[in-house]
Amino acid sequence: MANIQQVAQKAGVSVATVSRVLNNATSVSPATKRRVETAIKDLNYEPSMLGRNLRNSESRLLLVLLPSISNPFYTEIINGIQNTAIANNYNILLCETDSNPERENIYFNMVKNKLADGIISMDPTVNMQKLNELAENHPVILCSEYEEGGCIPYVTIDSEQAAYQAVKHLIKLGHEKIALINSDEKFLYARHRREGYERALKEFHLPIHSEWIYHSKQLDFQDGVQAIRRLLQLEEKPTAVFAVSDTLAIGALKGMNVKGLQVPHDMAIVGFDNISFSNMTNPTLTTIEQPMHKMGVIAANMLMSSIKGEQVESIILDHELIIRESTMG
Amino acid sequence: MANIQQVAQKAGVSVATVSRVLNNATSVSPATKRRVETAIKDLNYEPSMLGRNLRNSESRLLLVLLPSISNPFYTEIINGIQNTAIANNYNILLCETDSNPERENIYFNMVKNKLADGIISMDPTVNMQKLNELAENHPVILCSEYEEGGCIPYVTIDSEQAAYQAVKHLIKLGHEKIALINSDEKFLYARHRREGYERALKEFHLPIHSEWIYHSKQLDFQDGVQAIRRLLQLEEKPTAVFAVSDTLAIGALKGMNVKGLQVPHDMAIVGFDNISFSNMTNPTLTTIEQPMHKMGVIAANMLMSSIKGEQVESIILDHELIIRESTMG
DNA sequence: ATGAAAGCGCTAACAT
DNA sequence: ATGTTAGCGCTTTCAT
Repeated sequence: MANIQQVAQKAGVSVATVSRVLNNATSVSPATKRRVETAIKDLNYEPSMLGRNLRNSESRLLLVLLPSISNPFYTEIINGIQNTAIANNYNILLCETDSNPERENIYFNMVKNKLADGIISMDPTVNMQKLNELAENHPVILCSEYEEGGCIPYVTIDSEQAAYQAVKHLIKLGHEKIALINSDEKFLYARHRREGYERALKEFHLPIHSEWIYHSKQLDFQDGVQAIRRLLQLEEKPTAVFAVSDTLAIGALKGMNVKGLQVPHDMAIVGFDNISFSNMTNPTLTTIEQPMHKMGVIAANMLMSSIKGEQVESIILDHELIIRESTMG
Repeated sequence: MANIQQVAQKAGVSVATVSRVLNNATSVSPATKRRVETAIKDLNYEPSMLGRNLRNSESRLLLVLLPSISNPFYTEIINGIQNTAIANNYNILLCETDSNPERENIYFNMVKNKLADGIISMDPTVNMQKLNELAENHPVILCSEYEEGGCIPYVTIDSEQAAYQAVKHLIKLGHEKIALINSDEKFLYARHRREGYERALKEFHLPIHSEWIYHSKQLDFQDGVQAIRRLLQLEEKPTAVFAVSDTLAIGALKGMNVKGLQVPHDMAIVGFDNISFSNMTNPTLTTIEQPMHKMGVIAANMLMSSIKGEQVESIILDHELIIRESTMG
C-alpha cells in the first residue's frame, strides 16, 4: 500500500497538498488537484485510517455490544442502528461478548484507545461498573437493558407495563392459573416483567404460586422446552404461560406440542419481543411487540449526539400486544 | 487517558523503559519494573492500540463479513470463528454488509489500513473482483460460499452432493413430483444445489419440470411462504419440496399449515442448514446439517495461518441428512 | 539496564 | 496556492 508520501512525490507536491485534496480543502488549484488525483489513482492509494485516527482522534466507528447474536431480538435493533449510522457516515462493528468480561474489556479498550468513537450496549450481563467508568470519559448508550438511577442514557420500553398487559390478556380470557417463564432476575428487565406479572394477578385477586414461576438461565429455544417440561410436572398445572422472550415461548410451545397439548385450547401462551419466528410457529404466537427498529435508530442517534458532546435524555418507547393464535381459543 | 509519556515521567524513566515493561522485555531491573508498574496503576494507563498498530502493523483483529445477521445459519459459524480467534488472542468484528458494496468497501479498507489483520467472508453477494484484489496483499478466507477456480482459500461443503441426497431421500419415500425452492442462481451454492436436485431426478428417470423450480430473491421466512403459495397455484402440484435453506423451508411449512395441508402426509419437505429453529417447528424439519461450528473453527485457523504467511489449502467438509417429522410419514 | 531519537501515516498550524 | 514541520502514542535500534 502506497502512503501519502509516495503520492506527494509522484504528483510533485507536498504531503500537505495531498492531504488537502483528500479532505476537499478549497485552496488547491484545479491543475494541482488533477495531478494529485492522477497520482492517487496510479498508485492505488487509500489513506490510512490508522494515521488519520491517531491524528484526529476520530474513527467514525461505533461499537455495538451484545451477549450473543443467536437471539433474533437483536437483529432488528441492529438494523436500526446500522441504517442510522450509515446515513451519518458512521460504521458499526458488532461485538459479541458471550457474557465474557474479558472480551468485553477488549471492546471497552477499543473505545478508550480511539479505535472507536462510542459504544451502544445491549448486553444485560455487561459489567456496569466498568461501563460506568468508561462512560465518564466516552460516549456510551444503553439499549433495552439499562441501569435504574444510573448515569448512562438509555432507550428501552416499559417492561413492567408490558408484562402486566400480557398477563391481563390471559386473565381476560378466563385463565386463573398462569405460569411465568422468566429469565434470571439479576437482570432488571426480568425483575420488571415479574412485577408486571404479579401486579396483574393481584389486581384480579389471583394467588401468586411460586412454583409457577420458572427461572431460565438462558434464552435459547431449548431452555423454553425445559421450562414447560418442569411446569407440566407440577401437581397443579397452569393453564396458561407468559414467557419473557419469544425464544423461550417458542421452545415452550414446542414442548406443549410434544406432550400432545392443544394450544390454545389446553394451554395458552404469550411471548415477548415479536421476533420474526413468532409468526412462523404453529399456532402463531401472541406476543408483546417491542419497537426494535426504532430502538436501534434512537440508540444510534443518541450515541452520535453524545459524541458531538450534546446532552442526551433517556427514552422509554411504546410496546404493543400482538394477539395471534396461541391465545385465540 | 494517560499516555506512555506521562507514565514515564511519573515513574522517572524514559518511554522506552515503559514500553519494555509493557512488552515483557527482559532487560529491565526488578526495581524499575516495579516503579513503572506502580505508575501504570496510578494513572490507570492502558496502551493505545492506535499507536501500537501504527508502529507494529498488527491489530490482532479479524473481520467477519456477512450479508445479514438475521439468518441463523451464520450464528453457529460465528461462534466457531470467535472461539478459535479468542483462543489465539485475536478478536473478531462482525461486519454486516446488507449486500451493499459501499459498506463492503469500508471493511476492505480496514484491512488495507492495518486496522484489521485479515478477513473471513461469508457473504455470497461479495464483490469477488474487489475481494480478489484485496487478497493479493492481505489474508482473506472464504467460508461457505466460494469462487470456483479462484485463488482465495475456502472452507465449504459439497452442496451438489447434499442436495442430491436430500432429493433422493424424498424419491425413496415415493415422491415423484418434487419442487425446488432455490435462491438466486447467481450464487454458486444455488447452482450446485440445483444440479444435485436434477441429478437425483435424472437418476430415477423423473422429469424436470421448470415450473417446480422456484427462485427466491431472499432467504427470509416470508420468502418461503411466498414460494409455496406459488407452487400450490400450479395445475400439477408437487407432493414434496426441497428448499435450499431452513428459513425458506420453515416459511414454506408455515404456508402449508395455513393452507390446511398435513405435513408430511399431504406434502413432505426438506430444508438445508439445520438451524436451531428447524427442530422447533411443528412438525420438525428434515434437513441437511452443515457442520457450522467446525466450519467456523477451520475458517479462523485458515485465516490465522494465512496471517502468519503460511500457505493454506481449501477444505470441503462433510454434511449429514437429518431426518425428522416433515418427511416421516 | 536504560535513554535518546527515529519513524509508522496523517493533519493542521504556520510560513511563504 | 502551496510547502514545511510538529506531533498524535507507540516500539525499536543504537548509544551509553
